[in-house]
Amino acid sequence: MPPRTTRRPSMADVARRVGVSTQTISRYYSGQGYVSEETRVRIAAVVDELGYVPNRAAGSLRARRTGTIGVLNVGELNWGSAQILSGLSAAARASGQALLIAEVDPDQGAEEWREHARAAVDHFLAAPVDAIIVSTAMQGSEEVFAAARERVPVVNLSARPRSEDPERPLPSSVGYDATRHLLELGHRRVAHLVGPRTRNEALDREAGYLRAMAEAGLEPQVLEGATDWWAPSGAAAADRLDSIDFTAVFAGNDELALGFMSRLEGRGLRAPEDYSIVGVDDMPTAAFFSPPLTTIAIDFAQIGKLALEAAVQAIETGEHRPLPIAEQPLRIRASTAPLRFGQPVGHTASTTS
Amino acid sequence: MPPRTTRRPSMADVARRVGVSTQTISRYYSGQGYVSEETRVRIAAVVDELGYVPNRAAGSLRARRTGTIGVLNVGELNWGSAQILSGLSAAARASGQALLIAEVDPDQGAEEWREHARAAVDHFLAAPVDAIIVSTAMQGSEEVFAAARERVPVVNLSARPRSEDPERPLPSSVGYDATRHLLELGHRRVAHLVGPRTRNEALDREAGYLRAMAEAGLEPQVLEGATDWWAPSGAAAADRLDSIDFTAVFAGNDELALGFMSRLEGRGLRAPEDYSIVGVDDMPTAAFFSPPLTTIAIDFAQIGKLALEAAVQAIETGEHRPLPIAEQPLRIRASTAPLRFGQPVGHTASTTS
DNA sequence: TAGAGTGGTACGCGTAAGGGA
DNA sequence: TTCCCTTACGCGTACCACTCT
Repeated sequence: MPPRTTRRPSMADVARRVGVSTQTISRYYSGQGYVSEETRVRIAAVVDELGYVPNRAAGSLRARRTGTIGVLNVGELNWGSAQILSGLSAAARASGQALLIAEVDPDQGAEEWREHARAAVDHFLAAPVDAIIVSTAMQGSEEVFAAARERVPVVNLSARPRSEDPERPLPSSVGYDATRHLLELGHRRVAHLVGPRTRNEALDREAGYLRAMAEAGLEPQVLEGATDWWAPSGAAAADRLDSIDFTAVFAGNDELALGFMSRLEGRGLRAPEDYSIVGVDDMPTAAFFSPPLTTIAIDFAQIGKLALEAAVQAIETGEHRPLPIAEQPLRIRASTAPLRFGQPVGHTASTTS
Repeated sequence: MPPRTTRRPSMADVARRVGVSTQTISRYYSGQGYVSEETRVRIAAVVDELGYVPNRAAGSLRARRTGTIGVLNVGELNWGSAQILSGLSAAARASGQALLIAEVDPDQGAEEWREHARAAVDHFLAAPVDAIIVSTAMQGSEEVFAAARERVPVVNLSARPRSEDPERPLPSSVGYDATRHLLELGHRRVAHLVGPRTRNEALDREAGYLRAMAEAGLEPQVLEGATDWWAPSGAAAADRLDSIDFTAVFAGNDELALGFMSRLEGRGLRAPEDYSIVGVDDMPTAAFFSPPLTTIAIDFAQIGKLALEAAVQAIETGEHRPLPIAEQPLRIRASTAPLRFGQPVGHTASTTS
């Protein structure tokens, strides 16, 4: 049984009541062409009276544009991706676009996630949307989005900007900067708690770390074990350590750093007395950890804004320009301190194993 | 200059190529009516060959349904609302719905936010959507959504379930349970760090706290100052304390608890030795705070799932049934401990003022 | 002749309804 | 009952023609 019986008012209803043709109403909304001031006022009154709202679905049939952009979030909505979404939606509102969203979980088998991603993209194309924004660099993602790219512009937030010089692949200097900070504090045994290697961001940060260590002539020490970006992964990585052979750690993000710190505290080790640690993201809680976490702030909202503008640009001109990279300032807090002689971390074998 | 020239294949293109009418293709997709197995196979082949995807905008014109639901998020995307969104989108995928989202910031003046909310709703109605899901209980929100309600079902996530008995208004027992936990540990001077009073959730939790205190014959102590749900608000509330006259705190959510704990630590007070503290949400980081935070877990993903199902239900039958309330288990961690005699918190006047 | 202001018609892409074999 | 077709829409927009200053 259809719950709604009263038909929604159409443009024809408005036109009839005002005493003009639908064309005039259409021009009133589009801004293209002439409508006299007097007619505008009368239209506005009738629109208000009837509660008329133009039907975008109908309009998009004839016009080529739907005013809708699909956003595919790959992975759980953590602090960063939620912020990106906020940035996207603020920018979308500013430019009058609607946002269609879908989420897919990448951690459930390569074939599974590809299937879901394909379905989500088809959902977008069915809407239809004018462009698609995705945040992923999973294996095989290009294949998934290649088909969509023939229909609409696809903006990838995680696309690694390919530099011409393979030796210096990273305009994003997050990993490098974080490691440099620790080195400048005098630390020499600096480990890196690497994020999930399925994500480009994790690979970039690792590369930055390795570059900084190589430049300093130091042996890198990569701590494995994170399968996602969440705190339990950081805790698990800490649990895998038999001995602790570093005085400083650069963690792939704040969550990992938190989980890691928490487990080391269980072993009696606290930052910054016993070791220093840096995160990435500057999530709002990071400043209130115990100790407050030194981290690299990433302006996710700005990333979202830039991505949406790039999408609109691509829709309007067909031109794909690479996403600019925002500033990524280091926020120094209490979790990092200069290396002290006799710092207890060194070969403190834990009793865990 | 239009960037795309090649027209997207239409249902007519598929029909022509298969050698049937568009009706047959339509039936192939809708499942209504008969299409022979042989024809199905041929259609599938052509669909695959052309990369055809049905245009939902076109279909929704004649059919009354668009298969799209608008989701209006009020406030920043914190852990909880992001999880709700995840739950919504998972359920939406399961039922074949698309999700259109918008965000509005409620903390920018009543008139401002109402204006933005109205615009967002109009955006949804323009799409058009089959239903709208909102998460708000801001003052004046009913007025904003009343107009939309005449067009489509509106599901409000934060609508306070009105009990018949005004004496026991809260099926949601979060505030009550959290306070009871502290009382059962022997605490008598239990304070409540209240969340932003513009949100129903904050009011509900405060009411639960007040009820538990009244039942125990104890004087309530409400700590004001939180203007949002984030950690800095909790820190600000702690900074406003001249003297500390409690041995336990029930914080409106985990973020507030974290900010509060952080500032008290700055004054030399740590949980659970010096005071106990409970949060709400069980965000994934809460288990890794120092100390790990006792909190009430809220299944946000489940809330999202239920809301989407309620929306679909309302679309199909016009029936609005209230949202069921999920389990809200207490997760006991290290931030709460039994009241000890001589617990140092009592009249420890701080030197801040 | 140019520009303001408006209307007529065809069309975009599917679905509902109903008929025919 | 199975299978398919024809016709009439749904609601705006593109395109063009028209009038009047």
